Amino acid sequence: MAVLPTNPSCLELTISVPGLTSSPYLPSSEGGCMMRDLDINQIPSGTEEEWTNGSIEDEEESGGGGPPRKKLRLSKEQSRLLEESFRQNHTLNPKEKEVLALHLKLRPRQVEVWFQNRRARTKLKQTEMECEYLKRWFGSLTEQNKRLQREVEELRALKVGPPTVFSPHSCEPLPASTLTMCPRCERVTSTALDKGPTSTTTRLSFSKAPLLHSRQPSATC
DNA sequence: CTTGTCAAACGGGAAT
DNA sequence: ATTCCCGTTTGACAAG
Repeated sequence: MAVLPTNPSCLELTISVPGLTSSPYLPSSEGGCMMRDLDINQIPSGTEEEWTNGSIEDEEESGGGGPPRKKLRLSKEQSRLLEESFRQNHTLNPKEKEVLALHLKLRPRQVEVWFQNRRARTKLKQTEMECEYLKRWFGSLTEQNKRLQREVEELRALKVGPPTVFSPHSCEPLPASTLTMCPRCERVTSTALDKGPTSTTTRLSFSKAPLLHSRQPSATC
């Protein structure tokens, strides 16, 4: 998981744009709260953004019943700089947003949206990777499960005769005729009158054997 | 031309 | 009140 920097407010953006001095300037709108009211499709003056559809004049003429939004394609340089600052910090405070927007000749809202979408892409990528990892894990667990099932079958096949079971109380072998298999938990159960004061659970006399316990009246465990 | 993919942008709700 | 996140819409573009 990517760990985001904990204090984005400390971030000092050090982006150098050819033709621009790096940034002691900051416009007075420090709150940065008017940006929400800006028309995101309004072109800032002197912009060199690449608008792929129509022109500014087209947009202005089409006003009235909700003009169709026009879509900006960011230039390679803009994308590169945005990526660069994203690498430094996945979130921007209003000041950084303002500075970056000025550098890129975009509106702060556009920078904000770009970062939101970029975070979403990152998260999606991570989710996909986690999904792949879980798939592989599931596959290996399935394999392991199959192997264990086969092992159980092999061990069951080894049980050619009834096992020798010892009473936990008398330590004497129990008669094989008194043993049955519990259908629910698949454990060997004794029907002998091996009444002890406590549990009658003991070990069978072969390895990897199920637990023995006295049969309950309900024949379940 | 149709279809699929990518990314910008939108709108609403949650968090602070 | 503002910002962020999330789901969705929309436009551009490429491939078939």
